[in-house]
Amino acid sequence: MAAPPPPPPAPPQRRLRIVAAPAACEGCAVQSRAICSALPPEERDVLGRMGRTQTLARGATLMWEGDEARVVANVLAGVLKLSISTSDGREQILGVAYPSDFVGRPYAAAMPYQVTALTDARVCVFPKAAFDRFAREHPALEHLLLERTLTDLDRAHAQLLDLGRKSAGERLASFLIELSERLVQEECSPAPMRGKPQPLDRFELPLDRQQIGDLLGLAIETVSRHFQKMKAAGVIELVGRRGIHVLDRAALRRMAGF
Amino acid sequence: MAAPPPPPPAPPQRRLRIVAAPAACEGCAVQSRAICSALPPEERDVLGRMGRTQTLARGATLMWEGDEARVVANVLAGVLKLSISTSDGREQILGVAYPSDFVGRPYAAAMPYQVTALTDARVCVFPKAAFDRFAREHPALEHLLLERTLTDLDRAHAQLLDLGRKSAGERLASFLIELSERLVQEECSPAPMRGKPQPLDRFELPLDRQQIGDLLGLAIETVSRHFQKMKAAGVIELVGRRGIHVLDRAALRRMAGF
DNA sequence: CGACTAATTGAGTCGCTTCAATAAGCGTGG
DNA sequence: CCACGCTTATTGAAGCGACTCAATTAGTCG
Repeated sequence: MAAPPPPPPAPPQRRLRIVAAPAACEGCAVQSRAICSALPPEERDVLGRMGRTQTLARGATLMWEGDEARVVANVLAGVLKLSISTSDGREQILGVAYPSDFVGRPYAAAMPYQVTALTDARVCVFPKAAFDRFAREHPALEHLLLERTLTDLDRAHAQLLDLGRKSAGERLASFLIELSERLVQEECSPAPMRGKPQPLDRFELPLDRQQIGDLLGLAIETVSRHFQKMKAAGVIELVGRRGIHVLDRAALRRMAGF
Repeated sequence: MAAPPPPPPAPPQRRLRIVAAPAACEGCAVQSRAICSALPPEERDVLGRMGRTQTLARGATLMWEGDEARVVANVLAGVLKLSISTSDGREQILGVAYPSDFVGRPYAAAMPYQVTALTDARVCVFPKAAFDRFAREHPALEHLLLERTLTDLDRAHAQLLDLGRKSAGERLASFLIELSERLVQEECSPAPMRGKPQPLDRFELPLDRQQIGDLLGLAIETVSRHFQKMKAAGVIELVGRRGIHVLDRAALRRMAGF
């Protein structure tokens, strides 16, 4: 499906802005949902003192694939993408990180993927060496990290099925369903939601068409064509460039092949 | 790429044979490499007493996708596949497990994937509830489990690039390289190898053509055609149905797009 | 209200799949 | 050891889905 070698221009990544400030955990917007929540307050503050808040402009890269892994981070605000590329520039987006998500690769020397801001973002960055040491000494933290990693693995597995065995239309439907279900938790930030996690019927795509293509292994035109097809079928409505309105969730599910 | 609905016959999985015996860790072929190695001998034996050895005939399924997750296991001998499927029967192989690998999904209620023996195999099975409890109380075990899960995630990410952005020929080349590098460690079982892990130039495929297709998201004919193409190019030699002889590893690497 | 960027739409091509035989492996029993 | 029969792999022909290239249209921001 992918054409062997479409030589790409060097990615025009913007440079990241560092607006560091001593991390204060009190008042942290994600303290109840980030991995830090595994720790008792005093321990959490010890970890917090190791970190610093950093601001990322849209398009800025926080970690580079193949680089020495120097840091790990919690996402405080905004949306980031994790991605890897072939040497000739084809890119695959591995996943998207939202506030309270953890990014980076503990216990490895090199970063296996790149982390880039899709929107302006804020992250809480920890030096990896210190974080690794701290984590090894705090089983509760490692446990939560393990749970998260297992969930990430489950998600990667689901995406493998999408990319390996599903058609473009099915991938797009899966993507919209997954997104609408995940965005709920991110929207009502600190508020513990009452009732079951109701998927959103109206939301904004954190990705543009090209990025959706990079996530689903499709060309931008294919993404566009299938969006139009869904719209024509009355399954979704397209609101401007980024807006999605799910009109018929059952049909969307059916299209996703579950 | 995948045709939307090729209705499949019910998978003719053979039933598994249970030849349980009280697990004795002493003499265990994988004790130095399995997750149990994270524990001191006494603790390891406590865990060992929770487990039982089970024999799987080729084709037998140890865990079913969607079923309640009742067990986790260490692979003692043989090769297993992890896979998920769409409701209409298209299958994606997520990965392959060798001796000393851990399979199963700790801390979740349902199995996210299916585990099936590709060859006759032996596994050391633990009741999941007891294993989860034990793991939570043994940080050293959880740490190793975390490291393994992170490695699995790295591998899944690499496969996402393969499926999303690489051509059939590139996927097949990646597959052969990965396999030849991973088999080394499995071959010289308990012996700590001297020197750097030299990839194997001659080896047997643990998968048939169909399974390679299910792993790489390709049709069986495509797998076959590209094998023939590589053979014609003098990059590999095909020895019977399962044998591979890598003649030009550099070329193979080049074909894989790294 | 422009001017730029992102998204859509159209036409044509190509790689992979599908369907259909044919050939090769491999285990079995004579 | 070889012939038989089943399974697995290979090869061929044809079709289709997704890709590429090329305009055109729609959004967004100054």
